[in-house]
Amino acid sequence: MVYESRHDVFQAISDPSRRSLLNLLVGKEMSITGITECFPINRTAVNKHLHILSNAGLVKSQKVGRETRYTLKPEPLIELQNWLSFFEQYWDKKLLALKKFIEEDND
Amino acid sequence: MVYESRHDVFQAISDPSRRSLLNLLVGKEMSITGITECFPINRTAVNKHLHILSNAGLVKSQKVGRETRYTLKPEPLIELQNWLSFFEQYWDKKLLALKKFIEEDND
DNA sequence: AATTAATGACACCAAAAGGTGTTATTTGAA
DNA sequence: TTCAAATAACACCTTTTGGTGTCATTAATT
Repeated sequence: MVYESRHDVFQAISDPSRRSLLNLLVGKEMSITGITECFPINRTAVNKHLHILSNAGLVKSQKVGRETRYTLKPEPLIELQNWLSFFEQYWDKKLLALKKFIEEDND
Repeated sequence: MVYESRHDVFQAISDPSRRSLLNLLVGKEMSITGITECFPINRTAVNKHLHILSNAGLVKSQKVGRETRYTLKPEPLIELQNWLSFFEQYWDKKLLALKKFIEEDND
């Protein structure tokens, strides 16, 4: 394999092009050339992004004839959600405090 | 300013050292040297990470005497949560399907 | 069988990332 | 008023990133 690496989900979604790729593949199965037509970068670049997403488990590829079709696999994003949930309480605390303040202000 | 840039939240949290920094600053206010003692990298490197986090709005600095103290500002993570919520339905769909399958299996 | 479409696999490049160490400056303490 | 602590500001280095173009290979098509 060529584009092998240890990309995790955090690194995978850090690039805006890759986030767009994920959005594009929602509910659809698309070939590499099909995907490339939706972006301002060339096929090789798109392919690299797809491999990075694939390494992170965010997309899966399937060969259909001479095409390689990609589909979204959002499950690894759960790790991101778990990471977020730890911090959630902190901004929730603030929002709750704000809410409380507003409510008290209405008395 | 030196470490100026247009780092967004996605890019800011893509680095494991920076994620550790956020965890370290939860509920605490720490000086740069204090923070550096908790990491295997030197002060200059820590400072760069802090500036990147600061540019993303994830930390705030405050000068106290000759120290620069940093605190966590988790609010920008809301953007990440919003981004995630779009994809949430897709893995939820699968989990719900699995749940349904298990429940039907119990009949 | 010959041609074309869709990729895979490279080589190559400029810029950004993540580190290092050094020097200058500001501030608290002795 | 010296001296040491804390950090800002650089210069510098290596690896990774995100992109390009080219050539080879494999599968449809005519």
